[in-house]
Amino acid sequence: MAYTVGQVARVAGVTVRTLHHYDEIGLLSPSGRTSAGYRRYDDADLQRLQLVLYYRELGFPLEEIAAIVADPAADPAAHLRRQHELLTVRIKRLQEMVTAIEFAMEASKLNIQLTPEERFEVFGDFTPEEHEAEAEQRWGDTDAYRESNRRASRYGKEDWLRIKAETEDWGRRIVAALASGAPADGPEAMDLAEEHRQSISRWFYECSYETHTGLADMYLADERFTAYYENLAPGLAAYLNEAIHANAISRA
Amino acid sequence: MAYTVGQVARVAGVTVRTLHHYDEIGLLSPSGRTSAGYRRYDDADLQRLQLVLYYRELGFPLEEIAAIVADPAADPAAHLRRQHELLTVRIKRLQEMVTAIEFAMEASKLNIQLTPEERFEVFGDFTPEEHEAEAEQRWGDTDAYRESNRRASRYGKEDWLRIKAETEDWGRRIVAALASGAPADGPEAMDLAEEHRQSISRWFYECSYETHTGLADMYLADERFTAYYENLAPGLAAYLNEAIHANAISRA
DNA sequence: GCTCCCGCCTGCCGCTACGTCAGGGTCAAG
DNA sequence: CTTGACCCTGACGTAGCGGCAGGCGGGAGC
Repeated sequence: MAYTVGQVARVAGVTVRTLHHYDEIGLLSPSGRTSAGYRRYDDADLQRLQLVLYYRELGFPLEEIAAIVADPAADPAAHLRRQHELLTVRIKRLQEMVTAIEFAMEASKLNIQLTPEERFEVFGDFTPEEHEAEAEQRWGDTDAYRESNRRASRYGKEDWLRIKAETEDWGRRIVAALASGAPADGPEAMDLAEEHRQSISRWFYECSYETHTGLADMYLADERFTAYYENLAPGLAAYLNEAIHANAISRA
Repeated sequence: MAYTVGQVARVAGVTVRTLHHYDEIGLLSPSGRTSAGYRRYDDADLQRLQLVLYYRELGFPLEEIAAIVADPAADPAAHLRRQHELLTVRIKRLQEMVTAIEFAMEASKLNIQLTPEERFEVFGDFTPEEHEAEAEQRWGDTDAYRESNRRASRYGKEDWLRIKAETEDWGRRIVAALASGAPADGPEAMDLAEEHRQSISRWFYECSYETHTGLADMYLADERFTAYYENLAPGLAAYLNEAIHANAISRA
C-alpha cells in the first residue's frame, strides 16, 4: 500500500534520481512523508507514475505531461485511449521506416541510386512531426545490437560479391523460366520466388511472406525496380510479382 | 550535387542549428566550404546524414553514432541490416505496450484491479533495456493528439455509465445465448462477439479481428478476466473465446 | 545497547543535444 | 545599389536527468 522511493524505482524501472527529479519539478510528488522525511508513495502515486512513464516514452516533455495528467477532464480510460492512439501512430511511423530500409536495401542490391528526397522522405515527411529522440539508451548493451554487430562484421567484400553472383544467377534462371512459358503461379516460378525470399532472409533480414509480397508490389510501383527487371526480360517484373504472390498464398 | 545548410536542413527535416552542432562535434562536417565560408554538403554527406538520423531516431547518443558511422568494417548494407533489426525490436516493444494498454482497458471496463508489478511490467521488464526517450517532440501539435484530446474530452460520466450499461446488457444476452444451448460458432454467439468488437471500436480504439482474438485469448489466460466471465455464467469465458475466434475467421 | 550497513535525504555540479538570440557578412533579384 | 533571404560564429539557456558528497535513519545481529 505504501512504498519507498527505492521500491517504486525498482518496480517502475526508473532510478531513484528520476523520482527525486519528478518530485522537485512537481510532476509526481509522493502523497506523504514519514516523520524522518522519507518519501512515501501510495497506489494512486503509482498509477500516476505509470501514466507519466507512458507519456514520457511517447516523447512528451515533462512539463506537458504535468498538464496532461493534471487535466481533470481526463479519466483513466481517456488516457488509455489517447495512449493507444499515440502508440498506434508511432508504430505506423516505425513501420514506414522499416519499409524505407527495405526499399534502400533492394536499391543497393540492384545498384539503383536514390535521390536525396527519397533518402529523407521518412524524416521530412512527418504527417505528424516526429523525431522522437527515443532517449539515449543502452542499446549498445542489448543482445540484438551485439548480434547485429557480429553479423555485420561477418560480411566482407567476398560475401558481397557472392550475393551479387547469386542474384545474377537467380536472375538468369527466372528469365529462363519466363522464356520457357512456365506459368507464374506454377511450381517453377514459385520455387524461384521462394528462393528469392530465402535469400533475403539469409543475407539481409527476416523476410516474412507478407514482407515479401510488399516487396513484390514495390517492384511494380517503383519504376526503377520495374526498369531493372524489365531490362533483364520484358514482362519479368509482372511475372515475378505474380510468382511471389502465388508463392505467399500457397505457403500460408 | 552540392547543397547549403538550409537546403540540407529542409530536405532532412532538421534545423540548421542541428547541422551546425553536428559540424562542431565532428559528427558530420560538410565536405567543403565556399570562399565566403558557407558550408557545402555533397551527396556523400547526405548519405552520412541519413545514417546519423536513423541511428539518432533509434536512440543512440551522438558520440556512439560517430563511432558507428565511422566504422570502416561497416558498409552501407551492414548499416541497413542493423537498422532493420533495431527497428524491428523497437516495434515489438511498442506493440507490447499496446497490448498492455488494451489489457488495462479491459481491466478498467470490468473493474478489475491491477497490481503495481503488472502496471509496470512493460517498463521494468526490458529484455533489452529501453526507455527510449524518443525525443521531446511536437506531439502537442499533431492531428492525432488533438483528435485524441477532442475525443477524450467528449466522454463524460454519462458516456461512461452508458458503456457500463451496454456492457451489462450485452453480458445478459450472451449468458442467455450460452444457456439456450446456442453453439459458440453459431450465428447468435458470433453476432454477440461482433457486437463486442464493435463496441470496443466505437468507445475505445480501433479493434481489428486480430486484436479481438488477442483479447479473447487474454480472457482465458488471465484468471481475473476468466473469473469475471465465469462469474456471469460457468463456461462463459471459453464460450466467448470460441465465439470471437469463430467470428474472426468467418469475417476474414 | 551498540554497531553495521543499506537506504534515504538534500544540495550541487555535470552532461547531452540542441534552441535561441546577437552581431555581422553574402548573394541574387529588382 | 539596396533589400531581403540566407549564411557565419560565438555565447548563453534549457531539459532531464546522472552522479557524487555529506549526513541522518533503521533494523538485524552481537
